[in-house]
Amino acid sequence: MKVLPQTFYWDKNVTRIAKNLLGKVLVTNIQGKKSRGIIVETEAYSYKERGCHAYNNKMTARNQIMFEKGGLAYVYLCYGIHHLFNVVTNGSGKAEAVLLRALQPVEGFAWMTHRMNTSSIKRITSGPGKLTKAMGIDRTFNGKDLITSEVCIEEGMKVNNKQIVTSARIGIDYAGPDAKLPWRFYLKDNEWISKV
DNA sequence: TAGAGGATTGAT
DNA sequence: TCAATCCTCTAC
Repeated sequence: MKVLPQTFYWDKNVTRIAKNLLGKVLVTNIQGKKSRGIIVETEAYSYKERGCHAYNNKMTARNQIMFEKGGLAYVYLCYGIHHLFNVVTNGSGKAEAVLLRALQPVEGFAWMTHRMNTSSIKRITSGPGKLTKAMGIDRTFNGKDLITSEVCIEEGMKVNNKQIVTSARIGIDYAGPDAKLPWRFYLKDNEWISKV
């Protein structure tokens, strides 16, 4: 399977990338343990709106990766417990990213169930905090590039617009009116998307 | 330097 | 409905 080129992430329209990522395949290869999952749910974030860590171009120690050129991983800890995995997009200085919220596992079931401490593969990657754990992603992945490192994204299945459902993003009520932006995208009728 | 809160999850 | 749990940011 072909790895997406860095130019894929340089699109200036972050919501278009969020949609384009649906059907693509997230791959981790950690100490020889290969895991792969089709991306079935994403959310877009931009410095232009309040839901984003880098709102108003505010750079901090945590979010500085978002200001880099597209094609890097932005991983951070949420609620002190969960690692969330984002893909940095756009050019340098334009802080935008796509959060991966759910995967459909296709390879590495044994590693995933082991990491999740369960025997069932069901709903094992249906949520942003769960998919990082199942794939073995943690904060040490912050800033890694998505072309040559242990984590990358490959071309996957074709998705047409009719299969894509759009909705408001989850868990950012504090963002005021921006919380209502239709920037969450997922595959219609897919059983692997996160619980709402 | 202390205090508040968060792009979540799973158990109660 | 709520606790877990700790890093990050803000205010003092």
